[in-house]
Amino acid sequence: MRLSTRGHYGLKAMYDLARHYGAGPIPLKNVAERQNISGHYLEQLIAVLRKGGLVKSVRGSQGGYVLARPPEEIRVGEIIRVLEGPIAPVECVSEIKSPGCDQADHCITRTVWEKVRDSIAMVMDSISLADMCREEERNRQNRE
Amino acid sequence: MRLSTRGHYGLKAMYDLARHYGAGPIPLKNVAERQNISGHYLEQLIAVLRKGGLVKSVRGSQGGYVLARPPEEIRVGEIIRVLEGPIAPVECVSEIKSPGCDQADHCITRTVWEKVRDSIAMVMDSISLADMCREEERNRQNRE
DNA sequence: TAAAAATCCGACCATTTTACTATGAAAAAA
DNA sequence: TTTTTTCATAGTAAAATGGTCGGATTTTTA
Repeated sequence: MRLSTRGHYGLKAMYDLARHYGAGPIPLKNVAERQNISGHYLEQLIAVLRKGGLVKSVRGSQGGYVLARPPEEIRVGEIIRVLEGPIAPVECVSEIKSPGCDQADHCITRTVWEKVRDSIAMVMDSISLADMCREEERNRQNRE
Repeated sequence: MRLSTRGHYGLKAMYDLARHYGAGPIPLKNVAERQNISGHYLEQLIAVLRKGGLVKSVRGSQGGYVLARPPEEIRVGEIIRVLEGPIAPVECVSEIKSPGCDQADHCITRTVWEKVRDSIAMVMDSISLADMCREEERNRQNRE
C-alpha cells in the first residue's frame, strides 16, 4: 500500500511551487534543492505534471515553472492521479475503466477495495495546495 | 497506490475460509480453485498468514487450514498488515516506527500522508470477515 | 553576438519487487 | 503403505523503481 516516490516527490514539488506562487517562474533546481530531491529525476516528474496540465513552464534564462492554476484550485488528488494513475487499491476497482474480471459481479472483496479507494480519494480530494500552505503557516506560528 | 496480489489474494483466501468456517480444515487446493489463484503461490501466502497467527493448519490427509479466530474477530486490516506490512502511503508515516526523515517536524506533505493512512486503516479495520460474509449473503438474496 | 540559465528529451542502467514455478521432504489419515 | 495434505527452499522471468547521463533547444542578459 505504498505510493512511489513519483507521487511523494511530486507533491513536495507542487507544494514548493505553491509556496512561491505569485513570484514568477521558479527554476526547478531551486525546488529540487529545497525539497532535497535529485534534480534530474525531478525533471522527469515535472514533465508529467506539465503534460497533465498542472504546471506551466517558461523556458530560457530566468525561466522555471509556475502552477497552472492558483493553489486554491489544485487538490492533492489531482497531483497523485497525474503522477501515479487512477486511484485503485486493486486493478478491478480502478477509478478509470477496469477491464473487469470475470467474477466482478459476485466478488465481495471487490466492495472492500471500493470502500478503500473512495476513502483515499475523499481525503486527497479534500486537501488543496492552499490548505497545505495555510497549515504550514499555522505550524510556523505555533513554533514561535 | 496499489496493493500487491499478496493482499488481494490473501483476503480472498481468508474470506473463503470464513465462508467455510465450522466445516473443519479446508485444503488449500480447494481455496485456490474456488478463488482462481495459483495453488503453489497461495501456499506461500498462507504460510505468512499462519506465522502471523491468522490461520491454523492441520497436516496430513483430511487436513487443511482453519481461521485461528471466528470470522467476527478478524478484520481486513489485520490480514493486509500481515501480508503487506504496516499501512503507510509513504515510509515516513508508517504505522510502525519510521526511521524518520530529517525534516519530519516541518514537513507538511507528511500530514497529508498521515490523513490518507488513517483513513485507509479506518476502513480496513472496520470490516470483519463476518461482515463480508453477511454482505455476500444479502447480495445473494437480492439476486433471487 | 555570445554566454549563461533554464527547460526539454531520450537513452541507459542497476537494483528490487512481483508473481510465480519447481522440487521434494515431512506428517497424518485411510 | 498409499494418498493426501502441509511445509520449506530455491529459482526465475518480467516489470517497476529510482534514478543517471548527455546533449539539444530556448530565452534572457551582458
